Amino acid sequence: MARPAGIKGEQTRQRILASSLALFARSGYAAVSMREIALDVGVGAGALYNHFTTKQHILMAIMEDHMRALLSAYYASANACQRDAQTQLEAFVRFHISYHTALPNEVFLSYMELRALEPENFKIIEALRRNYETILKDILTLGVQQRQMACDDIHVSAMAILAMLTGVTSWFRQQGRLTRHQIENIYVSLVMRSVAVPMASQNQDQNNNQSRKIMPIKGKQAHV
Amino acid sequence: MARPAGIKGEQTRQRILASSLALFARSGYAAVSMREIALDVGVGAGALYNHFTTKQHILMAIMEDHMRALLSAYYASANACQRDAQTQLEAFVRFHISYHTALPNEVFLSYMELRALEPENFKIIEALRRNYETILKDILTLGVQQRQMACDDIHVSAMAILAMLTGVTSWFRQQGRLTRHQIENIYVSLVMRSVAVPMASQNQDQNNNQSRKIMPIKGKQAHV
Amino acid sequence: MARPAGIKGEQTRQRILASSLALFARSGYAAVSMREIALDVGVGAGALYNHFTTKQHILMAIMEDHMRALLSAYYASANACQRDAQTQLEAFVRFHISYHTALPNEVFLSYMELRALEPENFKIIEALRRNYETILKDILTLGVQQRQMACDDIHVSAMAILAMLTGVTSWFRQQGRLTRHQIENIYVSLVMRSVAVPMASQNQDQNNNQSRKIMPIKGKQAHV
Amino acid sequence: MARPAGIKGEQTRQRILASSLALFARSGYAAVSMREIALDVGVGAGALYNHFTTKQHILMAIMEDHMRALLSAYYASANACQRDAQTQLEAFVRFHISYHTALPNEVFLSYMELRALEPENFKIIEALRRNYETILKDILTLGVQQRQMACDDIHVSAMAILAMLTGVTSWFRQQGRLTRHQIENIYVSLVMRSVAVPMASQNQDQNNNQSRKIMPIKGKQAHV
DNA sequence: GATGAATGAGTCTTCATTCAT
DNA sequence: GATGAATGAAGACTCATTCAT
Repeated sequence: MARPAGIKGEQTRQRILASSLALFARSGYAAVSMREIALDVGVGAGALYNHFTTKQHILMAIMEDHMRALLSAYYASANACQRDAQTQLEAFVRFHISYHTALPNEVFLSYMELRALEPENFKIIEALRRNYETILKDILTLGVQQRQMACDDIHVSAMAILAMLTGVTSWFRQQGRLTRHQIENIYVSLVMRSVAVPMASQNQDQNNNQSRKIMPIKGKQAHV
Repeated sequence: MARPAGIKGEQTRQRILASSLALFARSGYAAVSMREIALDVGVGAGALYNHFTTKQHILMAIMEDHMRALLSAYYASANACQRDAQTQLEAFVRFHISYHTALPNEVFLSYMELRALEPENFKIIEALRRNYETILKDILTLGVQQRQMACDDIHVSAMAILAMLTGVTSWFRQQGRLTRHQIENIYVSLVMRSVAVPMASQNQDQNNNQSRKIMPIKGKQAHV
Repeated sequence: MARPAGIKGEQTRQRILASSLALFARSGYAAVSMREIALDVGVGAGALYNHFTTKQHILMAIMEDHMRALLSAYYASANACQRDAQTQLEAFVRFHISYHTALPNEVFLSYMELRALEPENFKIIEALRRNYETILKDILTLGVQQRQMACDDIHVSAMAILAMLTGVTSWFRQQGRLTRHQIENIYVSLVMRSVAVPMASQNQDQNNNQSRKIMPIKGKQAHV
Repeated sequence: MARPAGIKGEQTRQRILASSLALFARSGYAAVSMREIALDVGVGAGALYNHFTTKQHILMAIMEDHMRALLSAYYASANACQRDAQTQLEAFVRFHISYHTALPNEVFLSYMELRALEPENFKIIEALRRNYETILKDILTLGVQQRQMACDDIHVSAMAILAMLTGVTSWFRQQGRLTRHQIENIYVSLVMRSVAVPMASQNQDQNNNQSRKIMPIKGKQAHV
């Protein structure tokens, strides 16, 4: 009678988050009712308010958890501490694809329902999102400095690459034709080439190891 | 005798579509009420039903109009009848960016609110969407046949490129730092490189004019 | 160009009445919309208001027309001028059944939608209805005076008989098992017997032909 | 510990049924709004939906409850186990009048709003209604077998008698000129006579074929 | 911590009716 | 006499949220 106080509550809280995530991702925040969530959790509608003060609060919890987890995961990944810009970029692409295909609902929601956030909450999530974008921008900046990459516009390129990478979640299916790893390779290839230094400018000093990793094609990544 | 019967009706219909588009794009289909639309149009809520039988019907009209207009516009563009795959691809990128930045709301809505469509309507829009995707896939396929492009997986590449290109609408602002033309150039560069044939395989038969145009390589990225 | 003014209008008016009658009878006054009526008539909704100022007005027109026609038809029927109460009653039964099965919608509506009438209109229709009920009451009164009928309570008996007779419209179908004439016969029989003079009280002055006809049951009417 | 959970809910449910019954009976199902019901119950309109999923559902609950209660009450009444057809018929008439004048709203509603039932619900109520009609038909059939009654057509007679009996609710008022018991007597008399065996044919026996089947009265059906 | 009944504003949609054309 | 677009109130029903139990 005494013990598991708080335990059950936490479990319910997690179930609410899980159900809400799935429902919000499927139908959109505005189109999901508290009753639907409660039904999915297997609880009365009123019970939700023991754990979240507001529907908005549920959304915010999901998004903030996701963004913080994403950043933590990136920094936790060994990849993050590479020196070389190309290595970093490949690692970033692999990390992004892998993380996003593993948690497609969280990702989708965090892109789609920004507009459903109240201004205050929006600011918070936006800041976290910018932190993540900055990671890529920094890689590109470094790559350009290192003359490993060519980039017409760091910001635009970063946005374009992120859109491309994130887009994978909109069609990726766990049981699809391609494995997650194959997809990673394809995207690595697409991205690396998209910021590749045109031949002329890299001629001597780039025929080395990494290039073999990322390049699906031949050995001579002249185009990288 | 010259009675404007039907004129006023058509005007209202167009105003409903315009208001709905803006509101749906800003807040999402589910979050916009018929009253809001009516208010924006400057009409009583009931009057909407003289022109559309259903809220869903408004959404469908917007999406279908957009998809059909998009396809028509592409086929109408001189670009569509190019022979050369690289020329076609560049034309496609420019067309896509230009069209999508010109009509960001339509584009955004047609991506975002697919889930708000009733199954029957979803099928129709999906079919139109696939038509458009096929255009790009055909270009890539041709490019690979012509040995002008390298593509690990046509489908994935097409989806990735489209996601990248369409993503532009999520941050592009008319009055932003870059002109639409500059952005086009950046994306052309990103896309062309992302499917570029690695050096070795093109060195003999591809060192000609076009390659210089499309290829980011060398120093002559005039178009970038 | 000049002539048929008023002709077309009258036709439309009649079509409105006919459609309304059918729809009101099927679904009830409150459940039928002006648009439904207009659709059935084949006219825009607004056009109805050229002929009737109000939905209520349509209902009233139908009911009043019906009640007046009913009374006219009864008085016009030769039957109404019989002297003999039994003959009159039989005639009344036949008239009622025949008229009511011929116009089931009018009858049904005039019973069912009394409550839909605004007070003023209700009074008018009620008065007409009472006129009709009075016909039957007068016959029963005469029959009792003439010692051809036995009636515990004229009013109650009249209401009971009318309910019975009118009830036929609720199940009668033109193509049913029984012809209208057969049904008339059955009801004549039921009604005549229901007000028949019990044997004992008529044996002196009533032992004539008719009495035998109407008399049901011996002396065992303890319960009567 | 003795927590009255569910008590309040059940009370509200009953109040909704009672209010709806009164309002539907007075104005008709289609003419009564959920708001009116809620107002009468003394509750917000939304609260109705905690107890009934639909307006139709309220109507159905009233009707089904009524029909089942009617059947139960009949079978529960001692009258139902009489052997003698005449006794049964009298008992049936008294039961019907008594039950129907006691619950005029339920009865009225169950007759009037059949058309407001959705097809599925209609079937259910119709079946229950037929059960009840069958009771009377069985009595008449037995009466004819026992040569206590004469009936031209069992079905038509049963419908006619039920219409007559039920009609009482349309004019009966608790405080009227006649007591319920007096009315019962009048109707018993009317009904018993309406199916009485004609005198002549019952002392000797019916000396011709048709007369037994269809023709009530002797040979002299001049009036038939 | 959970329930279930309640609220009051809000949902999409339909209503009877009006009126310029 | 008819149309079709409009109105404003009302329709059934759902919403996020509250609170006594």
